[in-house]
Amino acid sequence: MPKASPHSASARPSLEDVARRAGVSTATVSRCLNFPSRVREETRARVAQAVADLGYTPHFGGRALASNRTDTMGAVIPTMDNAIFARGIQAVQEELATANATLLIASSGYDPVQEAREIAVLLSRGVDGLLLIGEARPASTYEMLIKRQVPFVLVWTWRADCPHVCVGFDNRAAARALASRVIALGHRDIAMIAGVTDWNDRASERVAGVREALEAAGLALGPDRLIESEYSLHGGAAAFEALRRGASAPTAVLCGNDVLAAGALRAARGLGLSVPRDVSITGFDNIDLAEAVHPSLATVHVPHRRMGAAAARALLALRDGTPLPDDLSFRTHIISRESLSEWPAL
Amino acid sequence: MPKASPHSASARPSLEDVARRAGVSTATVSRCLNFPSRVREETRARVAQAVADLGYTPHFGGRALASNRTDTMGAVIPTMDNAIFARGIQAVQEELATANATLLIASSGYDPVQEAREIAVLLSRGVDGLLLIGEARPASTYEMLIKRQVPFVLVWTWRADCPHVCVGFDNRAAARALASRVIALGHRDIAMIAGVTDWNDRASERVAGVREALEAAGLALGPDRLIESEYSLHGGAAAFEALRRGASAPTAVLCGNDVLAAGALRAARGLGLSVPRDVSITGFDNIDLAEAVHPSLATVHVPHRRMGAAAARALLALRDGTPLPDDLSFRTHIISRESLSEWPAL
DNA sequence: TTGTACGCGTTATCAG
DNA sequence: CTGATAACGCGTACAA
Repeated sequence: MPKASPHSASARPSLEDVARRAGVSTATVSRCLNFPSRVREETRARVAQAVADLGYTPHFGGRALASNRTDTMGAVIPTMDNAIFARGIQAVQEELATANATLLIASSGYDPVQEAREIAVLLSRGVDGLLLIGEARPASTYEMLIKRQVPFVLVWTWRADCPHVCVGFDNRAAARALASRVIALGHRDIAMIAGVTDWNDRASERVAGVREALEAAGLALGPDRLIESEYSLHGGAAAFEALRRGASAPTAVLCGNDVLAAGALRAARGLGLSVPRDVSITGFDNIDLAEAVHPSLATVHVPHRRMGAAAARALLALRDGTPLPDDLSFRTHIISRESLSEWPAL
Repeated sequence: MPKASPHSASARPSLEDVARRAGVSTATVSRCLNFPSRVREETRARVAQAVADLGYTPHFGGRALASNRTDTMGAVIPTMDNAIFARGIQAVQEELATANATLLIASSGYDPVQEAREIAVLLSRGVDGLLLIGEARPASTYEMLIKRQVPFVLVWTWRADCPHVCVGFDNRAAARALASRVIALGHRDIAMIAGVTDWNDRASERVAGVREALEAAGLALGPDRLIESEYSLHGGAAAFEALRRGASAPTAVLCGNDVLAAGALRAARGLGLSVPRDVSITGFDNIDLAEAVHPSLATVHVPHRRMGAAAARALLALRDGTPLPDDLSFRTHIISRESLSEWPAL
């Protein structure tokens, strides 16, 4: 007889408990919580008191079932282990909070299969919308999302003819600009330590951008000048060492992100090289790390926080059917720091 | 007429839709999903097919309501902006996943009031248990948790007589050991750049540990030798500069974590000081950053990932009423690196 | 092995 | 302004 326990002080209190205590119906309590204005001042106070006494918190499942809404958005990010996403996601959370929405975070470990699994989990939790990183994923994922009519936005990437809503910047153009700068400084033998490009459009677009800039200058990114590595300090270091093992050595090494660049920097020091005198090194993203290392890293500044906030707003707009904000594409800019200089060095 | 739409291909399919399509009852479908062994092979296949066709995902709210269980744990961490928590939480997630549980993450920004709010949110989402960082928080929070009978564990902290379940290490002892090492190297004027100790027992315990070691050696941590700072590169740099402004300067600066230490390192370079010749600097946590900077940071190694995994197991044990694992307290150890040397330097 | 029927906590409709 | 009451999707006794 479940209904029989009238005073179980320990269990989670329900709407009905509150109603009983306040001497009103459950409907009134519900209204008090959702539309306070539609309840008489005095009743409202009585209910508020009962809520406080009992420490009542609405049951999320019940609410979701009845209202078919969760005020929750989901995000699947490659990893939390990177300041980029950590910072951007924090901004997403803050922006959503202003609209009384919550963010559920899952990570995929850069694996599209795992990502699909996490998306399914989030959907079964009834998220009102989804925030995904980048554009590269199986078509089946997109089909499912569209069939289900789940609002979603793609972040950290942007191109004019992307068929989906995306909020971010043009990775290719940014990388091209950086490479052009390096070329303009006199470098002719340029190498790249890229992130793993498989199912990662940010990584592959950055490679493409570098390649374009080189070719526009009559140079090329030979196969022995391009190494892919997971985004880790150690990976960056190992890749740098591999690049130096050849007969000739590049005078500039462009890295797919700041973490790789910091690893390369460390490896350079280990090999007794002076940066930038012997070799220039650049990063990408402009996380704190870029300024913490010595020499400080020349890199590409990306407005992670503003992007995250904009993505959140776009997602809410999609959900509410209101017009999309127009600040979906962001500009990056090159940050000149110690690790990059002209070649040959003075 | 909600029930009237028999073939709404777009909306979210329900158990009933699946049942209809497979020509069985909803109970059978439910069993297929939860106890496959109790269903005949052939029926199971038909149901599986229907599930696949419809792209069915169980409705979380409905399930939570019916089973009063969510297979979800909640965690409130101070910030995602720190590799410590990012890494530890990732381990928590992985460990929970092996038990088919999910983790909901919220952040408090080091604010106990915000933390209480986030806890309420997580509870209303029906989490089966809670993972909290450190021990310092209002008594009211603990009272509520206990009254509600919510299983919870405290992580990143540990002391023998903690009244709650905690998984971590003795911050005070670790800091004491590090300070003792510094003293043994000959340093006599030692300063500390601590994290903000207000409502942060890890930060204050680390200060206490340093103080104890100094006093045991007949030294003291004068008020002008202790600065609190938020955990940021910039804060560490500013604090270091402040420490150097006095008439005399400390020969060793112990920092509350690696980020502060990296900031101090940068400030030292800015002031034209050589580390460790002019001043030694130490960190705490041993995150990647400690090895990325130059000189590399002497620090205290903390097994974040193992701690996270252990915390997850403890939480599951609490929920299931099984005996707690006994690997709740972890040992740290000092990592000697370039930034720390004897005094006076050779 | 399978089906029927009820209840979980909430919202929303409708009547008072 | 307030109260009854019918959904919402799922799990699970219980019956068949």
